[in-house]
This record gives sequence, structure tokens and C-alpha cells, in this order.
Amino acid sequence: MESMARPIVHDDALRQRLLDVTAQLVDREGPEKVTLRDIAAAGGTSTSAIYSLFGGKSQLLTAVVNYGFRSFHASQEIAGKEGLKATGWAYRKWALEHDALYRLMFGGAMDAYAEGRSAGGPDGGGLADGGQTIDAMAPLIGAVTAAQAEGVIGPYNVMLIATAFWAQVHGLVSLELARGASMPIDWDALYDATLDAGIRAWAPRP
Amino acid sequence: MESMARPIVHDDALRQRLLDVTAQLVDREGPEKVTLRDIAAAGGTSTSAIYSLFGGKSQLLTAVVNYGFRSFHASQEIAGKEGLKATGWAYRKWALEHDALYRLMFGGAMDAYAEGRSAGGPDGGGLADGGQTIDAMAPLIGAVTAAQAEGVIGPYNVMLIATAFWAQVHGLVSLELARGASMPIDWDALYDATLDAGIRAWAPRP
DNA sequence: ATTGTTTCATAACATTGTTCTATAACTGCG
DNA sequence: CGCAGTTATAGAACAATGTTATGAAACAAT
Repeated sequence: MESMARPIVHDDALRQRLLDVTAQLVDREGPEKVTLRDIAAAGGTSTSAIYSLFGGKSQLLTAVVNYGFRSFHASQEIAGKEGLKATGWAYRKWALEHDALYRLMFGGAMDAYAEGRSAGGPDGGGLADGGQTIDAMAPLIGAVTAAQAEGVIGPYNVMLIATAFWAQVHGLVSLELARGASMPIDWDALYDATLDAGIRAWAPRP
Repeated sequence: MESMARPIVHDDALRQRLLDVTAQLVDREGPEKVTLRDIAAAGGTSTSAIYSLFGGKSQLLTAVVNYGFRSFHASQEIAGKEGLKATGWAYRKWALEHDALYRLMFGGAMDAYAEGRSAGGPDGGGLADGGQTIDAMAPLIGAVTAAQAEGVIGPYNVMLIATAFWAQVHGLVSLELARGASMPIDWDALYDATLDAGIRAWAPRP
């Protein structure tokens, strides 16, 4: 209250810049390989900024994951209106385009960093958890419900079907990401056939 | 040829002990958290042993992954004879019992270490790759073929069906491992329903 | 015993996440 | 206008960890 002091440089703009830079570096090199010093240099600041804005590497990565979830969710939202298969294809597209980030979000690699929860800033607080996964599933749940209304999907439990679909797609994508290049498989065709099979499996019984 | 020297202590017995110890530690703490010094201490030796026997942390983890694949493969082999659903349940059982190791094998986390291929010792050489995944799928492929013979599964491409099944199960398991506790889902029931749906999807068409 | 050779535990090194500290940048007042 | 007060930040110091280098230990041959 007495007197104001040195003006703030570690502001929201820098925070956003660091998020962008980190997302890029993580996508390029993976979360382990990227160092705080690199991130700081790329953002034109010092490692202190990461500590004052996020709290540490763990929280920075958490914030990046949250950032990723928003992008992924938006992508699913759009595709969700175009039906079940479109949602599946959009899922794969996003995952292949965000390789390392996808693994960080869904691969459980985040657990390696989980321990010190941040106080909960406007955005970065709280560890990425199932809540976000369920959030991200909302468009898929919507698509399943719509398909039921159209009679394409039978009257099974919606959450169960959605999770089954999600797991199917996630499994294919993570298999493709992890071992795709070294497996003699036509992933496009497999993906297509699998989506159809998934729908077939939950079609109304005659 | 001139003269023999100090007797070898870094032998195959120690190698095996280090493999066991590392597998345990990795399963308990994950591959990032476990340190070479801890491993060496737990094995009653020094970090040098890891370098002379494996080449480094990367190759040690690769060897552990290979070790894991053998165990997993054996488990699948047994279950494969009992049918498709049994294979799926055995898959899940093994994965839940080997949490971190499973992620190391199938989660793509190994890529973080991939760079220096070892010369290829009797066992640890070569990075774990798609070959092992396909190997591990063999029992599943057998089960699918058997199910086709019984008329439970239709005349679709076997590899395609097997991969679809594998992805389905892998997706469920990794979702459960990563977010299971924080999602309000009855995983047992979901697993059961999903296995049935998978079989239904590829049933012979009328 | 001495020498030579090989093996291995330990010490030194480089990198990286994190914490500490001293300086920089500003305000308000004399 | 300068000086004290205050806060933010860059950079130094610290701790941990994978890796490499070094020198001592253990044995055979002479």
C-alpha cells in the first residue's frame, strides 16, 4: 500500500507466450526432452517466469494439457454435429497432429509429474484429471444420443456406448502413434472398418 | 591371452537380478522416477554394472520391456486357448497388475529414451518395436481364427479383426489406468459389455 | 614378490529442475 | 531532484541424476 514498485513483466501476455512456446516444444520433442531453460529462452525470458507464472515444470505442463484439452474439445464439438463417424475421424486427426501433446493428455505420462498441486491460478491450477476427459467426451455423447434418435444405435446405456467408442478410437490411435510405422497395417482402412464395426455392434437388435 | 585377470562379477546372474529389481522399481515408481543409483543399490552393486551389462538407462529399460513382453505373451498364450473373451480378460488382468510396465511397453513412453541402440547383447539389444507387439498379438490372432472356425466370428480379415479387438481392449485398459479412479464408471461391467459388443460386431452376417 | 592385465567401485562431469539472492525498476516523499 | 522503500526479476547457487573417466583391486604368469 505504501508505494508501488517495479512494473510487472511476468504478465498474462508472457504467460500465453510461454504456453504457446511450450506446446510447440512439447509437440516437437516430448515433455521429457524439453527443458525449462529452453522454454524460457524461446519465450525471451528467464526460468523465473515459469516459477512465478506457473509454479514449476509440472504446473506448466498441466497448463499446456489444459490448453490442449480446449483445442481438442473444440475439434470434437464441431465434428460431433456431423455424426458418429465424423467424430471418430476428427479424433484421429487431432491426435495425429498433436502427437506428443496427445500422449501427455491421455497417455498417463502426466502422472510422472503429479505431486505438487498449484494453488489454482486462473487457468493452470489443478491437475488434469478425469473431469476433463469426460468433458472432452461430451460431443461424442451427443453424437451417440443423436444416433439413437435416428435409430442407428439401439437403446443401450449412452455412457457405456460412448466410453466403448472412445476406448476403441483411443486404442487405435495410440497403437498407431506408438507402433504405427513398424506395423504392416493400412491404418486408414482399419480405422474406417473399425468405426463401422463399432456402430454395427450397438445397432438396434432385430 | 597373456594372463587372466580379476574375476567377473558383472555376470548373467547380476544381469538377471538387475532386470528383476528394475522391473519391480519401474512398476512401483515409473520409469522416470527410478534412478540408476537406486537400481544399483537394490541390486547390491554400482552403477557401472548397468553400463557394462546394458549400456545405460535406455538399454536397461529396453531390456525390462522385453522381459515384460515375454511375461505378457505367456499370459496371452494361456488365455488364448480359452477363447476370445478370456484373452481380453487376461489382457486386462496383466495390464492392471503391471501398471507402469504396461505403459512403458505400449504407451509409447519408451520413445523418450530412444536413440542409442545397443550393440545387441544376448537379450537386451534392439529397441522394443512393433515386432514385439505383433508377436504378443499372436495368441489373439489364434483365438480369432478359432472363433471363425466355430462360426462365432464371420469371414472377415483376421488381422483386421484382431487389431480392432486389440485396440478396443488396449483403449479401455489405458483409459482405466490413466483416469480410472476419477471416472464414475463400473469398469468390470463396461469391459464385459464391450467384449461382447466386439464379438457381436464381427459376427457372421445373416 | 613383481609385473601385467582386466574388472569394477568411486570420483568427476554435464545437465536440469528448483531455490536463493542481489540488482533493477519504479513510486512517493522530502 | 534525489533518496529511501518496495517489489519483480535475472542470474547465481544448489541438489539430483545420467554418464564418463580414473585409479585401485584381484588375479595369472613369471
